[in-house]
Amino acid sequence: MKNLEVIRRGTVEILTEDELKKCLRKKRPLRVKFGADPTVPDIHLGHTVVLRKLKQFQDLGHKIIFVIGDFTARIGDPSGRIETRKPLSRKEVLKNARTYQDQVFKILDRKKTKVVFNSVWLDKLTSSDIFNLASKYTVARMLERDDFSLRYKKEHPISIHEFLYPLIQGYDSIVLKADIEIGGTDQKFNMLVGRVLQREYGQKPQVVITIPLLEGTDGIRKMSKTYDNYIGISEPPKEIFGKIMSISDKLMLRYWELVTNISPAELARIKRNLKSGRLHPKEAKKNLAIRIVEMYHSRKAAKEAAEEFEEVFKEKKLPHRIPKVKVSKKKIWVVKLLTISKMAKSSSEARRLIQQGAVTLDGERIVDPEKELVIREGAILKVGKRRFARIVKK
RNA sequence: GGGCGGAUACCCAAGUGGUUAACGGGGGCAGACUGUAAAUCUGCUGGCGAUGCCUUCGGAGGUUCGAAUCCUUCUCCGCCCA
Repeated sequence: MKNLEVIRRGTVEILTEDELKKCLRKKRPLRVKFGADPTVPDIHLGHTVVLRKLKQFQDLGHKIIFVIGDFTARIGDPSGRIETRKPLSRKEVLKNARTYQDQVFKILDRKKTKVVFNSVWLDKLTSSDIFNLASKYTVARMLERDDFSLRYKKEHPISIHEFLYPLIQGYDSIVLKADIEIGGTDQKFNMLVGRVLQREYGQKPQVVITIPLLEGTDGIRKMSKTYDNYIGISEPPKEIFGKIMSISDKLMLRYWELVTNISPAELARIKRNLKSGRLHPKEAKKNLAIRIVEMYHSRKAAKEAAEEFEEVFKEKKLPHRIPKVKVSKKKIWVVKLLTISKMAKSSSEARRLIQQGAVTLDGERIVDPEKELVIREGAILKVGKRRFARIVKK
């Protein structure tokens, strides 16, 4: 079955594949559930892995139910975390939810997506509903979840409400009568709880599909805003391009596989060429960066970003746009200049940067932290490899 | 309700009266080397127009010439027994 092949590609697990096959035989569009807690406002490349899988389902004629976990975000999902997550206010959640939707439809087909907020039904649950739901699962089974057992063993706190989270997520599946639920591997446990609960409530259990988690730019931890290792799809082309170029060669292949839509054959070709030396890793990475910028901006933007990158880092030219710093006096103390231009957080940091040889003015290295600079209109201040400022007289 | 243990910088973690702005590791930043890759090496990683001063080891008080370290008290957290 060809559809099955498409679905299987890039997934980690399908539970169970037999059930999926049966589902696909049905003569109706399947209800594919995906839930996201709007805890951060930006969608990054990590999110796109699963979103692109959802898009494939849409292309096959199925219906995506995009659950915005406005209720659950207020509880705080503990998945994959070592600590309790702090709950968000209603206002924050709604704001995030809005920007979320704008970005999600850069990938998903709006017409084939149903967006729902889980507070609609969860706010209506009564205490007895919740007790009833809680009675369907046991503590021992809850503790099977890796992060819970880990925290338990390490004598770290686990709040009771955190146990409720998987149940609530499962309840969403019941309300939505999900045929399939897709999520990252970190969601496996929660999605499986959904199966158990659906069965308890007399429904056919959803098929669970897990998608690999994309590593962040550090190549180690999963991409996440909290680790500051993410590449947001709404970031400027230049930023996306630069961040892609800074990832490791090993990680690059992972990105090729998970965030672009190249075929397995093409991927194999890239790997082959890299191995034989026919393709320089830097070139491959540049192609990757171009491709990704194209996806979320435009071909033109991608081309420009690539050109600028070459100019700045290879030919040591200046970036096209440089933030300006206004200076009113004729002379200014270097440390002061660094702090007012926000290139250093404090004057102590500014001094450190100067002493480390990170600061240049018009290409001339400044090593004396006491130096008084004579200001020239349009002079270029550079800190480190990539921070620039143009000095302008007031 | 009873018992035990704990709170140190971004994170982990040492330090139990005085070379302590506080060992070490992670992370981060900078420099060298490069392909803004990896690996490696080096330095830095509280603030202040600074060879000095100010603030910091959960909060508040106290003892002392001197406290992250001792005492009192408060707050918070974990585990065990019931």
